[in-house]
Amino acid sequence: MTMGNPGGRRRPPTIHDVAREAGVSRGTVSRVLNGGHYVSPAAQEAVDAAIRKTGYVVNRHARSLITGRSDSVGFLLTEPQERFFEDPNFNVLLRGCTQALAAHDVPLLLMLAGTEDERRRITRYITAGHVDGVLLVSSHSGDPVAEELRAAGVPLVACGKPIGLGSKVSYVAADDRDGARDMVRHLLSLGRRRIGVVTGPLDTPGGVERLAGYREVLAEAGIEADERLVVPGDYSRASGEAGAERLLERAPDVDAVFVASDLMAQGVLTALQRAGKRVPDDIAVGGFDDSPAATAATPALTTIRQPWDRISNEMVRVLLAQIGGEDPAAVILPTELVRRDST
Amino acid sequence: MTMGNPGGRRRPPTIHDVAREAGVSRGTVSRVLNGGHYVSPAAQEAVDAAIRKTGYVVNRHARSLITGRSDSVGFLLTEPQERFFEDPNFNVLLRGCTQALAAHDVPLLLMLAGTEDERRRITRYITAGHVDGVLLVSSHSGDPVAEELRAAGVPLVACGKPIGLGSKVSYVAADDRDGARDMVRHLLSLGRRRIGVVTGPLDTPGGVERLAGYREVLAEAGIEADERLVVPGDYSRASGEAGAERLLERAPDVDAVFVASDLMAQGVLTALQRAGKRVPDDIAVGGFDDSPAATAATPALTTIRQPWDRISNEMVRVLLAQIGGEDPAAVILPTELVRRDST
DNA sequence: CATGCTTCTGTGAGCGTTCACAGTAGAGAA
DNA sequence: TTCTCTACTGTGAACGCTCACAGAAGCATG
Repeated sequence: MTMGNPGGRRRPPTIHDVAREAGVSRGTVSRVLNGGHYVSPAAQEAVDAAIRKTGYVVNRHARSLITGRSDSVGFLLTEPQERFFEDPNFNVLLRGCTQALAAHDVPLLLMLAGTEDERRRITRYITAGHVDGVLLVSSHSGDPVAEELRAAGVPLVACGKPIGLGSKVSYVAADDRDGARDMVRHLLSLGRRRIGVVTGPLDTPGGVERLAGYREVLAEAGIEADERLVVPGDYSRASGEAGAERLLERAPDVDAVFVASDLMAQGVLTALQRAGKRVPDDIAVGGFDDSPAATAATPALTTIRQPWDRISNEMVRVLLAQIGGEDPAAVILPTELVRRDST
Repeated sequence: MTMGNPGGRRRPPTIHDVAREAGVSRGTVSRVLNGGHYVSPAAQEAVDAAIRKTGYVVNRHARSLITGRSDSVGFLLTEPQERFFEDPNFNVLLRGCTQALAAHDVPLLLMLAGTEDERRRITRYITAGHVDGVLLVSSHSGDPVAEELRAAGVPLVACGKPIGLGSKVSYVAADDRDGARDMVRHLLSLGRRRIGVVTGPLDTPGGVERLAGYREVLAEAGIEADERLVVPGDYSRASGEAGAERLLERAPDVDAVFVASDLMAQGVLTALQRAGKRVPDDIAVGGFDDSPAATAATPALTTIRQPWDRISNEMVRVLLAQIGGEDPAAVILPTELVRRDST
């Protein structure tokens, strides 16, 4: 007769229970659990059956205590949380990483380092070995947390090429420069010649690269650079709106704009509409990101799709490899032009 | 001479090292770590100093192994991930929960139960005790994961009143009905009498309650219910657009619309603009959520703000209380009318 | 002086797992 | 036969912590 444990949760079965049930030793069960080398088919089968019967699930705490690994990784977001949390790409990335990790049975711990206090706590938590590695989202340069983690030898994979960190840190990024090139070439192919740009923040690699791609293509097309056509933005909708106004004021003959993010492009569209410009007839507008904002905009935005699903998969792959002892690696993934109604 | 551990991460200090450094026993250090009862001021101080000096951080795995607690909680999203991941409120909620938990030094594990496979793995993971409790986001009715967790006695707090689960599960929700009442009263106060509604999905409590609030206020104002003014939606932008078209078709004299979400309200605005209706002159539009979509819309949306920061705080508070042995609780928080340009 | 109570401290056991090691059995080679 | 090698299995010792318990010291009370 089973007594159970009325009023509380039952004590879960241990490796010991499984061993007894299967008629083998703890060691054999453990071997089955960890890859099954040096176990006889008979034992293998008996243990499998016993696990199913008892509903055994390994106690990760006990395992971690002895292996020194935690078999979990952190997803760390430092600094300007608002920007990221409002960015739909961030969602896709977070979801992709979570799922890719889940496929490897690795839990993801979400860590937000907003305040100085949180920063300190998280750094201690990580360097104390409570996670085996970190997926890092922190576009801005010279991140002290990232630097500290790198110095402590914590496996680290950044999303986007990190500025300021040594070359020893892994990262996965879309090919921003090439994406920008594609877009500007596309605008050129439509016959546009006075092509403006609203840049991203220039303390981020993405911002820098996208601007560089723009400049490259114009140069290779033999079009003289005109700095009046270059206005700065910070990826926010508001800065797109302001940028477009400034652009129209400085270069009224502009016939196309490459905007370094879809969110900014939404702002650009608003400003152009207010100024009485028709899109794409008077001015063609190209975005970057292929975020939901791109399809929601009117007209729907032509944009550059970043392969976020592949980015998250690669981040996880590289991180797990690094945890497994491999060297840091940089992965750059191709982008894709998505043509809609704004060009 | 310190040998260190060249080529690898150093073994972190243990409670033993701290004890030796402070000249006390492990037990005393442990007591200091866990609240400091029954420790002399002198010992307290010595241990504190030793912790600072050695940089000691407790090994949570070892602790969990013996206490049976994991001192972490899961943030579980079941089912229609797209809907939530595109919902800005979800971000705010996730962030709020993460930060509230961080304040208690409790890590958050992000769990996405999309596929059947993931569902099973997550359920096992949780019931095996790898988290102490679960923050649940799953508006739809009859969630099998939630039911299983509840049956297993896992502390659980849902966001929004769950349908289908017994009354034994805690939840935190905004007062949807009262918010809807406020909005409709506001529209009445502007002199509108032909007030339509685009509802949320009616298999969710939020959808049901918001509609109920609408009906209540009209009834108490002595306005006869007109079912032509009620059109269904599913919180998506597209359904707002379709809903507005349908509404105009069925009741051309409509002079206000209460839309059960801002995202849908954006769609409504688009459709109204296309139909040549001026907002708010011809038709006033009220949203719900106060999401970024509300300020981004033109005209900016009058809407009902849900106190997401308080909701996440309360969810965490209730969950931790429940983990600590308290009974399940329901918390309902007041909403707030935010007036902008669409009414 | 004995007794009790409170406050504080150290000690040993044990949480559930992995790992190193020792040991067994059977096959094949000398 | 005897030895070696391979394939497999069991055992004790950790991992770092908490918890129960025993005991010491100080102080008031009988």
